[in-house]
Amino acid sequence: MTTARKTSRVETLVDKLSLRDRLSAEEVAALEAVLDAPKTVAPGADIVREHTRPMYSTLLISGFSARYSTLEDGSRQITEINVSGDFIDLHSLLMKQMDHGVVALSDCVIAETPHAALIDITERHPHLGRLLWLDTIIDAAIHRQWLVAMGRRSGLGHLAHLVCELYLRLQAVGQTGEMRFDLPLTQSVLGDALGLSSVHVSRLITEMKSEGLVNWSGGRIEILDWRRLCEIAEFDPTYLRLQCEPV
Amino acid sequence: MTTARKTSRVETLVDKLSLRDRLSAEEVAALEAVLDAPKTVAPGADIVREHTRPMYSTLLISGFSARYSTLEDGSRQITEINVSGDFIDLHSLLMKQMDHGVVALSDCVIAETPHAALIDITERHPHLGRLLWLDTIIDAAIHRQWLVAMGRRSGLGHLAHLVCELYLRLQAVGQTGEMRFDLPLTQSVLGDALGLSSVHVSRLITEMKSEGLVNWSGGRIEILDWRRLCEIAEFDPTYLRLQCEPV
DNA sequence: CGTGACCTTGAAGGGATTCAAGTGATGTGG
DNA sequence: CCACATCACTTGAATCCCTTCAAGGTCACG
Repeated sequence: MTTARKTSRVETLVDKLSLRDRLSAEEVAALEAVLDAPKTVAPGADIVREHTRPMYSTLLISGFSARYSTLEDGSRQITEINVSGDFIDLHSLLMKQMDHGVVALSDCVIAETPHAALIDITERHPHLGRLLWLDTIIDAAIHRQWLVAMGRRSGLGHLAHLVCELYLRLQAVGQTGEMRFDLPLTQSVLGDALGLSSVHVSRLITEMKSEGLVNWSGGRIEILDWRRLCEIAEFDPTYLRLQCEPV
Repeated sequence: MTTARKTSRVETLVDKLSLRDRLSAEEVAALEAVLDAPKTVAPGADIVREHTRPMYSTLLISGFSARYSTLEDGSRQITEINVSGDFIDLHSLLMKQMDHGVVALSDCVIAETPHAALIDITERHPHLGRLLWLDTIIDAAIHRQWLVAMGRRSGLGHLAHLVCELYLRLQAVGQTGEMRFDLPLTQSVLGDALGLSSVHVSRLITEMKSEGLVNWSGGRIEILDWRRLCEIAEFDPTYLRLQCEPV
């Protein structure tokens, strides 16, 4: 249901960028041209390690991954969940040194592209360069929403917000069904994303189900009451910039 | 002590960008050319309002401001504190619609620059465009550190991390003394930034002082034990990218 | 000198954590 | 084919960090 056959390595990325501004055939070809051959990564493996200095940026073609930081006591904070079509370490292009790691949360297919080729895109296709820039700006906007959720929302509101966000982001790349989507993440992973313990995530999911907001089992979520879910989350999708407008 | 006389509107910005990569005289001139005349903003006033669609991006020349989001119950979450030399709504250049607001936390001097002029910079000065891109990428890195602090650090560690971050960011633009800096923010504002109540911020500051980590009064902070402060915060400045390297 | 903004301190309460025990599904080797 | 291990999830009980509410103190300023 959720995974259509992809005919090209850049299809999900192009889907997502095209939601925001028209891409020319030339620009699509330029993107396609800089990508290396796809690789697969097993769940739990690092796609990009913390503190390294990659010479490539990596596109997530399918699967789920997460940016994370590890603390001295061994605890982990996930700072973003990545879905198909996300450029997962575009930051390293200009940051040079990774300030965080990226781990595969499911079976992932990725494709790398050398930094030099991306610099070349900003020189020869400034408009495409701005779309890549926009992609990193939206990452920052997602971070800000997570900060608001973590700092000021209730536990239930926080989890509801994450569900709303993932539904729309997956929808943008054609990975959702009718008010349902696959989310193959453990409650421990969700806890690391929400800044909560896995025990408490379990209780919150139980609460969401008993409130009739969702069905949620076996890594599959069905949203039963989108309106009330958005209310509880105070969800406003502006930050995902899902409108088409020239940049 | 902390505020040197600035000879040009872009001096703090150029200071900061130059820490990361060499700027040509031509690039500095291009930046200078796109800025409108400076304005002043009083503390508490919005510099950019939530949900608007600015046609300009704004440079903070001096003072402190904050990105924030407001919730339905009236509570507020600050997602970043801006200092001199920060481009405070570069995001709107490509996001179009503001997903957050920016408020002046002290007397501020700002200068606006039309979006069209910034687009022009990305076309005609791609290298300078990448430096502006890097600036927004560093914002995202700061957001991630705040997420880690909020989700997984202790209250004291979180506050200590903020103090470390602000010290280095202010140092980068020449706004610090010898292990001391001005931070004219109320404890209520700090609470909104840390996701805590002002009451608890008061207790944390008391604790930091009684531990001999800082002197902190009258909006002025003196760091007494930088090493231990960094330990408590698990502070690693990589994310601020304070090294010079071609982009 | 009165007023308001900010900070401090105390006491009570709540949301989330930790620890622990137990369930269920899956997989594996004897 | 079943005994056993593993992993994810659930549930309960005790605890803790932080919040809320409230009162009092300090300081700047009209």
